[in-house]
Amino acid sequence: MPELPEVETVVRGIAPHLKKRRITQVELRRADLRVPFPKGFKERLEGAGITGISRRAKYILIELDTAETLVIHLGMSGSLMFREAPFKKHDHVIFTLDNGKKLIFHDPRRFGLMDLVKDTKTHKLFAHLGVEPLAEGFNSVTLGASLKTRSGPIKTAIMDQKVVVGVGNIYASESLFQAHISPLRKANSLKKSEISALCEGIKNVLELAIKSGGSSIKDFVQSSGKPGYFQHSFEVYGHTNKPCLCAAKHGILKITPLVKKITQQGRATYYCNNCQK
DNA sequence: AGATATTCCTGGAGGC
DNA sequence: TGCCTCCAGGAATATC
Repeated sequence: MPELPEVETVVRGIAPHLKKRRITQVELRRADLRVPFPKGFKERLEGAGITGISRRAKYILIELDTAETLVIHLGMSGSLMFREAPFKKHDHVIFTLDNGKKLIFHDPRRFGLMDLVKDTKTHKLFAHLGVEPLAEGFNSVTLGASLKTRSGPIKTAIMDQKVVVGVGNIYASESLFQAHISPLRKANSLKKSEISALCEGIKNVLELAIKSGGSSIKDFVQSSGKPGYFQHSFEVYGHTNKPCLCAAKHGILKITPLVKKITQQGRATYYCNNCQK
């Protein structure tokens, strides 16, 4: 479910409520998510003080005073919310804080995961991750270098967390639309100017989405329980067979360009073959 | 090595 | 109403 803007929205939503609190109780309502919980998960967390909350790629990082970091990935359908009992179906983990508040991890599809790690730089989940798209290190030079060796489609490349983190299926289509680049282009065929445009497209789309509290298609909710509203700003995602925005920009055309839906790597891609080349 | 297909899981939507 | 198939914000793994 959540891509970078949604995870960032969750982090911003829960951070003020977690800051300087202590975890007093952890209830695991099943033995695993996508993977088993690490050994001693509950015991290692209970009593730990929270010293920081941040995000790396699509992972939520909760730093503890035990020299460990609680890592949470929301997968496709995960959410974190402060709620009270009664618990619902798919409420898999309940963290109780020293002020009595309960942070509930809810994840119907169970593609999420949790781990406790000593060093998030070298840990297996993080070692291969590429650059953060909203950090200094992401620019047309670094993106160009990663794309140089890739002959697969550009859409697949920007969704690869080794190239740039946080861009998922929605924002890949939206960024390419912004940059006027076809998702079918071979990644290593992009010109310098196109790589720059793609960089800007990715940054703009992600930043705007964060400002909107993320996108809610099916079940994404912020930690407040409210949906995000960036889905109303989608320009191609989900717009199958609707007129592309370029129709208006370029005046009356003989044939109105329509947004196409295709499949790449088993995932839906939306684009306009009139304005994306 | 790099590209592509498959897999994990549940629920909602749409077809018949 | 019910049953069936397909599809969904991710990403590791297997296969070519």
